[in-house]
Amino acid sequence: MTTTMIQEKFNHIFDSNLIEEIKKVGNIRTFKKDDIIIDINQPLNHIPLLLEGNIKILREDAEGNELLIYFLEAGETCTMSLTCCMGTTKSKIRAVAEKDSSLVMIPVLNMQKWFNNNESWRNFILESYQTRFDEMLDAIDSIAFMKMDERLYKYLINKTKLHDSKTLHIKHQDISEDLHTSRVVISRLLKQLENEHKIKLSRNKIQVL
Amino acid sequence: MTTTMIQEKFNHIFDSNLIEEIKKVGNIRTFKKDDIIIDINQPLNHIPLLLEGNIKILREDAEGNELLIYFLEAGETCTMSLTCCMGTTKSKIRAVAEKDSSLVMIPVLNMQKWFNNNESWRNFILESYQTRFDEMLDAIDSIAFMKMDERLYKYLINKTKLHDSKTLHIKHQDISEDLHTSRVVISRLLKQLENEHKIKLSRNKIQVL
DNA sequence: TAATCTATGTAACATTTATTACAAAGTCTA
DNA sequence: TAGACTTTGTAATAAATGTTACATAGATTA
Repeated sequence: MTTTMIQEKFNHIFDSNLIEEIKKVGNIRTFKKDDIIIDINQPLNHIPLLLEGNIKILREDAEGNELLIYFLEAGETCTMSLTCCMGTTKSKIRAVAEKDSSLVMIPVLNMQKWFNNNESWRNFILESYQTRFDEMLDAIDSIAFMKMDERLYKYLINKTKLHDSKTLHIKHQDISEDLHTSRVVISRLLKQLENEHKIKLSRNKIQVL
Repeated sequence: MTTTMIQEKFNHIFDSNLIEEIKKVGNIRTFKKDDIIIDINQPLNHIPLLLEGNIKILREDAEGNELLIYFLEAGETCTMSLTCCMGTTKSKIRAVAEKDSSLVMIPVLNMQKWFNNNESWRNFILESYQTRFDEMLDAIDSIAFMKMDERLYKYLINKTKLHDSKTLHIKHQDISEDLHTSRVVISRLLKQLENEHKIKLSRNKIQVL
């Protein structure tokens, strides 16, 4: 079951030799929703490839304030951990399972070898960087140019896509942490969105209309 | 003079064969302070390597609001243009000469070839991504977690390092554009910093104490 | 079902940042 | 040097966001 999933998710990305190598050295790990997959300052010696689920990537400052940067979907990798592994430094971000998720963990040594001798791996790395860069720019746009009400609505729309459902099971407190603001502000703006008939609120639930 | 500069800036980064190739295919271009080197939506088919000077990388939204993301220094490249070139898409950022600067422009085809057959180039690309990622995170931290007075002071300190001088020749209006706020806000906060004896203000000039 | 806990609603107020308007100081040029 | 222009200072006010405090509604458990 596990190796077939590697085949299925990555056969259009990696060549067949590489798929076999991944099956051989990759260590499959599963995480429950809200599990911390990678934490800040944690040394990294494996690259995670996401097989199933979603992962949210967060930044945290010295005072413990959080900010959501972007989400990872199946078939993607965390470029943050790439840079960390290459530089043998520690993680600068936190990765949390947004849903139950499964990952293949690739030891750094293999990843370095493949980077030098496998073109499909090199292209994957390059494309990952490209996607992540775009997402970082998007995150910067949001916090720099958008007001909180717009950010909130964008966040909700993004969540509906990610979970493939118009009904979100989420608390105002959680949203406020992702967007780095206070619960009161989020409750206020959500009520405003409800008055504009864009959403419908109930306890632990938001329906996007 | 031009090729010796390539040698000088890059001989500790690239192997000697690659240096020769860069000298052969690289096109040296010079820019005056405030020249636009790369503009938003401009298609890119060359990778710039910075020989001399400094470049500031800006993001701009649909309404024309700008935001400084980071600076490039000699020996660095703009990873934004890497991702653009690889994806044959258009530039998502603007690059402006912070000082008079000179660059070697590498045609995309060469860059792609080297990526597959030259390890020193591959490592350079990877390290560039790593540095840029860190700078993007730093930019996100600033706008998400810091208040404008802190961002302003950090900006000034950063400029003194970049220009290797405690005396900055800059207008309040320019600062406000880099930080995406208004001139009035910057004047107010600068005056506050002066009252705290952290800086000294005069027309077109700020001394960092 | 009563007591308790969790999540949300909302008012009142503080702070930060944005906007408008205008004065004054410094620089440049006819 | 007078007038024009650019840059900076600052007041008054508006808008957005943050904070504190408390009420109420819904869920859970003894």
